Amino acid sequence: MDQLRAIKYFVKVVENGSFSKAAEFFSVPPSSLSRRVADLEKMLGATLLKRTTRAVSLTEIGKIYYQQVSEVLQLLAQCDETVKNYQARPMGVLNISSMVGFGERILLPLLDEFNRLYPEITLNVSLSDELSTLGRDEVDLAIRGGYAPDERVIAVRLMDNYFIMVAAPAYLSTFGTPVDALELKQHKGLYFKTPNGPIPWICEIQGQRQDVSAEQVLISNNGKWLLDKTIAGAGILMMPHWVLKPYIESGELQELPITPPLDITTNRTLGVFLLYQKQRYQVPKIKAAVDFLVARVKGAY
Amino acid sequence: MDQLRAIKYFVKVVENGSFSKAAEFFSVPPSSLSRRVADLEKMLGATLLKRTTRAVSLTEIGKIYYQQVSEVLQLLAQCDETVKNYQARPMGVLNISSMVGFGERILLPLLDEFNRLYPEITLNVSLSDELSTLGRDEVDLAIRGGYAPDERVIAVRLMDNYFIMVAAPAYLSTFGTPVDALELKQHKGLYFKTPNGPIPWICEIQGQRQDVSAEQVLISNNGKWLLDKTIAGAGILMMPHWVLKPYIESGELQELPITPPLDITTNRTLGVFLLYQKQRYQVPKIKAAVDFLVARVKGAY
DNA sequence: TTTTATTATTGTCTTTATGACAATAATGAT
DNA sequence: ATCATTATTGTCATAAAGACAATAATAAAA
Repeated sequence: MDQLRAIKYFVKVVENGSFSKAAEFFSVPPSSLSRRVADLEKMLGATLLKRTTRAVSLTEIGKIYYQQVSEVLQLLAQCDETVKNYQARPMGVLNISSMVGFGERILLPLLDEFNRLYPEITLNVSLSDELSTLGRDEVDLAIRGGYAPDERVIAVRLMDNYFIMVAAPAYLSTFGTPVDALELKQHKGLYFKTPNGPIPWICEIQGQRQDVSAEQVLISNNGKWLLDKTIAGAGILMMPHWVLKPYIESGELQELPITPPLDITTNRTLGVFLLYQKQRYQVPKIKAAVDFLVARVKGAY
Repeated sequence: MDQLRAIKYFVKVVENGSFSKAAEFFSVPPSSLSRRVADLEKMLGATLLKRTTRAVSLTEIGKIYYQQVSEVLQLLAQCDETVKNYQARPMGVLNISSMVGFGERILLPLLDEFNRLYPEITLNVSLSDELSTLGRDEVDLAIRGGYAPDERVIAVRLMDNYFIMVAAPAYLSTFGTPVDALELKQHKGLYFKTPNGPIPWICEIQGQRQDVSAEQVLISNNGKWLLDKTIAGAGILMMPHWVLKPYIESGELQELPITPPLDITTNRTLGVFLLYQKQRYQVPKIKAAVDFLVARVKGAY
């Protein structure tokens, strides 16, 4: 009996509360997990799980065993990783999670060069704006617009992330160019749908914070679509400067210097951060990727 | 790949310095260990062992991995044992190592009853006079005439172990009955071969320790043979009282009260001890065996 | 220096353990 | 009462491990 495999199955069943869900993780049918866990229970001479066809829960001794072997699995994974990162050569699967906009525009184009430099690293890149933590097994590096302070996580500021407002020349010819913040209310606005909803346009007028958001003509989490519509003259758009910079330089969009400026456009603390676990920096593939991204992105945008 | 099995093979190879010796432990051919360890090295992407056909040694990273996974194996064994001894019912294999004389005459006859009381315990009994420690995986209980003090080991004094001298009536009729210790030198002696060699006959005469050993006509580590020869009149024998008691009661042998008495016969600190690891007493099979042997032996001889 | 005995590895085949698939039984939701 | 989902079990196929023998390397002995 492969006890280690059985224990891994057992632990995953407990964490998911389900043989079926755990089986998905291992890409095997639930019957495989059922059998291996049963083998484990037989070897130990104890019942670890209480099961109906609808629910799985731990027995008293199962709780104890689960806690203990979880620690063993973690320890063993660390042993293996110690050996693996003892290598000089970066190798293996590198899991990167990046917010969508940054991924599409900046990260992915860089990764061709990274692949050439490190052919033995297999890249597994997920683009998502969902808030996630590095604690999950499957993420080695995360790139996010913010982060929760955590002493175990290093947050490297890759670049600034301040916002600016733009509109197409055609739009401005038709509807006029807003200069005063209060004028924005008479205009049309396109809004990016963040995990926290569309960002309202707030500024301080005569000592009072005021919402001067334009009429919401479009809301979407698809940045490219919003951009296309803005270029087509649908309205005013506020987005990070590094997204809009190429279109301003090409003349397709025009930056709007608003007075007084919106709060978010004056917030210079916002940034794009590269997140990874401090203790894993010594892992060759992690170090290679961190050093590469810092060298290519930090200071370049 | 069964990583746990591979790690166990690896650890045992390191501990034995040899694939062949380690293979004996697992009762598989060395090729099995060779393959599994090679699998492990491949999975880790590192060479753990340096091997010639004559010697095996650890690489630098192999030393690190060995130390780490040894701890993992121990932790896992403890996890398993926690579950196993959570049972109310004593079960599983119980390994007992006893000195030969005690085993044959006292222990083995008792174990029939023990088997009836605890049918789910499988007894694995080794009789040996070799000095051994409880640290070895395979010994749960040891019965010895002495022990090295160890805070982790409990030593229960099962009974006294003082020595007496005996001879057959036929021998005494022919050669006379020795009363004075110095007379022993003119007699014939049979000696048990302990791990430290035959025990010399020492006593204190006029303030001086003197060896009054009789002529060595027979030396063996086979107690029964020595007894048979003594009963047949071959000479004088000194052995533990509990060995000789039945023969004295039957009249086949006669106790010899020597003056001054030999040092070893006056040493009342000697005993037969039941040794086990303190923390394992809660394991049901260990507790059942300890309680049983103490109840049956302590005070009965 | 040569020969020998022992040990680790590798080739090849057999056995055992695990997974794959389907059927069954149980159960919580509808 | 019915249905959909999940865990278990029967059965078969596949993969992994061991068994056995041959080979190569090496340290010890002659």
